[in-house]
Amino acid sequence: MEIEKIYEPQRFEPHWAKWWVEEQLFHVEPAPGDPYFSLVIPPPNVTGSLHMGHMFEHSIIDALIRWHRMRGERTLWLPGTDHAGIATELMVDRQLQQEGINKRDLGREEFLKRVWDWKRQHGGRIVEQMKRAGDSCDWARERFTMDPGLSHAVREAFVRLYEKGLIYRANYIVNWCPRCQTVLSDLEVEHEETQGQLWHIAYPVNGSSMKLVVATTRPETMLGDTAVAINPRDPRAPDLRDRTVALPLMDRDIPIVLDEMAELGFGSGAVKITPAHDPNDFEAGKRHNLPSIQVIDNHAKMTAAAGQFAGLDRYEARKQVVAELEKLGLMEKIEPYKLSVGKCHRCKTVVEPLVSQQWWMKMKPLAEPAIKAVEDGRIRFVPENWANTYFQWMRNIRDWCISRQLWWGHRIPVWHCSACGKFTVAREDPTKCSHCGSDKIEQDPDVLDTWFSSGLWPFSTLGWPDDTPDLRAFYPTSLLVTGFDIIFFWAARMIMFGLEFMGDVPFRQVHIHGLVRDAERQKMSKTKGNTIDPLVINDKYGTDAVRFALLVSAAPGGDIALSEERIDAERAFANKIWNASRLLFSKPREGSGKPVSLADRWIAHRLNACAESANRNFAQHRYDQTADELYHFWWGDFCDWYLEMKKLDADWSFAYIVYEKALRLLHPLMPFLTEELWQRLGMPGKSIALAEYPRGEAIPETGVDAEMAILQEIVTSARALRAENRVDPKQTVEGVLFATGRAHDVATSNAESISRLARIDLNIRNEPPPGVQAAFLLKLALKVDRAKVEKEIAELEKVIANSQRQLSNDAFRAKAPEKVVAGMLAKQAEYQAQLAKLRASL
RNA sequence: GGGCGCGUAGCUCAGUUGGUUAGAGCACCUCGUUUACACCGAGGGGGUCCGGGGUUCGAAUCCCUGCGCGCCCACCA
Repeated sequence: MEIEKIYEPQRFEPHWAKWWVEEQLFHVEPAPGDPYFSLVIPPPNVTGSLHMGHMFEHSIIDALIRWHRMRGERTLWLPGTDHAGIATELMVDRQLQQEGINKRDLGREEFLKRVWDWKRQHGGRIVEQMKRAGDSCDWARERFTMDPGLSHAVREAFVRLYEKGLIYRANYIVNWCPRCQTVLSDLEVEHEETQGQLWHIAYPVNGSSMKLVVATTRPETMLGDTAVAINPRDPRAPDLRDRTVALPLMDRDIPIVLDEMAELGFGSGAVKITPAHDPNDFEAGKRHNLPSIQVIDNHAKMTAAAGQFAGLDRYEARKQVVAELEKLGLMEKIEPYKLSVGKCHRCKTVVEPLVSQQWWMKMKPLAEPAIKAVEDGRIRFVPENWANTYFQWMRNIRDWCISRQLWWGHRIPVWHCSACGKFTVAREDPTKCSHCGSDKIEQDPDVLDTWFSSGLWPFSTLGWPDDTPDLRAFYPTSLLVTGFDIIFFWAARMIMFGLEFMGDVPFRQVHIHGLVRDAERQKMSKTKGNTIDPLVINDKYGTDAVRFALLVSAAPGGDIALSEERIDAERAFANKIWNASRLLFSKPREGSGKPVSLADRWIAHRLNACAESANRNFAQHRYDQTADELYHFWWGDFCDWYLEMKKLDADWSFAYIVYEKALRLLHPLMPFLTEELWQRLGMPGKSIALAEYPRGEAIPETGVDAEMAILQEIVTSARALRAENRVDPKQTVEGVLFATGRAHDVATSNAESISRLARIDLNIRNEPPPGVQAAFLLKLALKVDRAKVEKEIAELEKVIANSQRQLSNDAFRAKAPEKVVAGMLAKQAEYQAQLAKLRASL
C-alpha cells in the first residue's frame, strides 16, 4: 500500500468531515430502552465564531460521545445555537448605525426582519465550523432557541409559572444598562474593584448650627436624596431625630431618620438616602416611607428633577456638583476610596440602579428541589467541589428579573388591558381581556431574558411540551459539559426548570471544565492579542493535534495553558502514527493472524492493559490520562519497541490486528487520522466511528511482561554503556551475556532482536553471572567510565540504605500492609542485583 | 465580609484513598542521514515538591500556621 511520507491533515480532514455529515453517520433514532447516552450542546451564540473555549469544550464532548457510541450505546449529541438577545441585538444595532439607520426609526417589525435576515445569512457560521472540526453531532436535530417548537416551549413554561404564581410584575430597583437600554439580572452585572473617591458633604441641619456630614461615592445622586439616616444609638440621635436638613444645591428640606444602615463609627455616622438610585437606599426608602426622586434617566443623563444640572451626563454632573459644593464650602473632605463598580457584562458600561416595572420570577420554591437533587446525588458535579459553589448560590438565591427591554427574543406573553388594567396571560394570542372582555389589550413590549429559553434547552430541544419519542428516549440527558462561568446562568436554571416541568433532573452529571489560557496562563482575549484561533490553528496543525493537545492537558477542572509548541508536539505525534502505518503497510498482511514472537505476545498484552485503562479513565472524565497513556502506548511501546522488534519477523499479520485495534482505541481523541488510516485498511464496516471500542479483557498472566522487561533491560543497559563511552552508534560491539533460567531463555530466543536493537555481537553463556547475585550480566568489550559508575554506585547505595533502614524498622514491619512490605523486599533485591552489576562492570 | 482553589524540573503542568529511586511535554547537552518517521532515533543533565510546625512505621499527598498568587459570591455609604 502506497502511503505518503509526511502526514498532511489538510488533505484528509475536510473530506472526512464532509463525509461524516453527508452520510448522517451520527444520526440516531429514538428507539426506547437502554443503554443510551445523550448530551445537549451548550448552545453557542448565533453571532459567535468558534474560539478555543468552544474547541476545548467540544473536544471533551466529542471524545466522550464517540467513546459511548463505539461502546454500542444509543448516543446523541444534540447541536444548536442560542439567539443571545443582547449580544445579537447589539451587533445588528451597530450594523444599522453604520448604515446611518436608527433602530427606533426602523421600528420593531422591520428591525426583527433585519435580525432574522442576518441570522439566515450568517447564523450558521459556528455550526459550519463545528462540522469542519469533526464534531459528531446529530445534525438532523439541530435546534435554535427561537425555533417555533422552542418558542412554543417558552410560552408554555411562562404561562405555567405565571399560573402557579411564580411570575409577577413589580416596581423595584434594578440594574439598568444605559447603553443597551435594558434592565439586567444581577448575574449580568460584573463587579469590578475600582479606585474611586469618598466625598464627605456637609448638610446643614435646620434650626441648628450643626451640620450633618454624609459620605458618598456618587455625589451626583445627592440631588435625589430624600432623607439622611443616622444610627438610633448615635449620641446625636435624641437631638436630631425630629429635625430636617437643608439639602444643598436643591433647596429642599429632607428628614433625618434613624436606621441601622448608618453604621456607628463609619465616616461621620450619617448616610444620605437616595431611594431612586441605590439598592440599599431603595429598601431604606420603603422602611421609612420616603419619596423617590429620579434624577438620572435611562440614558444616564440628569433629569429635570436635577434642577440646574438637568441634561448633563452623570459624570459631568458629578464634577459640577462637587465644584458647586466646594464653592459653598460644604465639601468637608475628599479621600481616595476603593469601591466595586457594576458593569454590563455585554458592553462594560457602568450600570445605573434605577427603579422600574419589571417581570420577576420567584426563585425560592424552584431552588429547593434543585438543591435537593444535588444533595442526594441525583446530579453529580465533576469535580465535586463545584457543588459547593452551586449550593452557596442556590441557598441565597434572589428573585430573577426576567424581562428585557429588547426586541430580539421571546416576547412576554402578557397582554395589558387599558380598560380594567389587568393582565391576560395566555398560550394563544388573545383578542380580548380575559377579565373584562375589552378588546383594548396590548402585548407587553418586553422580551424574556435569553437564559429563560436556555434553561429549557435539555427538553425543549427534544419536543417538550409534547410527549415525544425523543423526549422519552433521551431525557434525562446523561451529562452536561460546561464552564464554571455559567453554572448559575445556565446549569442551575436548567436543573430548576427540569425538575419543575419534567419532574426529573435534566442531566445526571455536570462536568465543569477549566479555561483555556495562553502559555503564560493569561486569559486569552482579543484585546490582549494572545488568542489562538482554532480556525487558523486547526488548519495549520490539524484538528486532531489541537484536540489532542487540549485533552492531554485537561486535568479535571483545571485550566489549560495552551501554546502552539504544545500543539506542534501532538502534530508530530500524528505524524509518528502515520509513519508507523507507512512501515506496517509495506509489510504483507497475510499470515496466521496469531502471535509469532515475544513482540507479538507482549504488544497484545500492552494493548489490552491500555484498553482497560482507557475505558476506566473515560468513565471517570480523565481524558488527560487516556490521552497520555495512548500517546505512550503508540510512541513508546508500539513504535520504539514493538515495530523495531517486529522487523525481524516474517509474519506481520498479527501486527495488523493489533494496529487496527489501537486505531480504534485512539479514535475518540484523533478522529480524522484514525478514520483515514482505518479506511485505508479496508475494514468491513462503514466507519471507524461506528466500530467497536476495544475493552480490556482479563487475560491470564503469562509472564510476557517480565520477559519483555528482561529484554528491555539488556538492550537499554547496552545502549547506555555505548552512549556513555561514546561508541559510534553504527559500530557493533562485542558483548557477553551471562544468564541462567528465564533470563537465558529470553536472551537466546530473542538474541537477534537484542543484537539488532543494541548493536551488539552477542555471545550468550548459560552460566550464572560471575561473582554477582543477579539474573543476568552483560559485559561489553568497552572501557568504562569509572567515575560515572562510581557515582551511580554511591547513589544506589544510598537508596539501599534507606530502604534497609525502613525494612529493619519493627514498627514498619508490624504496621505496614503486607503488600507494601513484600514490595519493598522485592525492590531491595533488585537494587542489590543492580548494584552487583555496576560493581562487576568496573 | 464569606467561599473555592493554587504554589512540584528552566517553562506549562500531572502525581488516584499517605507506601516501593517524584513523572510528562517543551526547552537544554552529547552522539547519530541503520530505506516507517531528522516532524526521527539513542543517551544524558536538571527537583530542599513555597517556608515553619504537627500526625504517622512512612508525607508532595493529611492537620495547623506563615508568605505569595488566582477566582467566585456579597446592597456596607
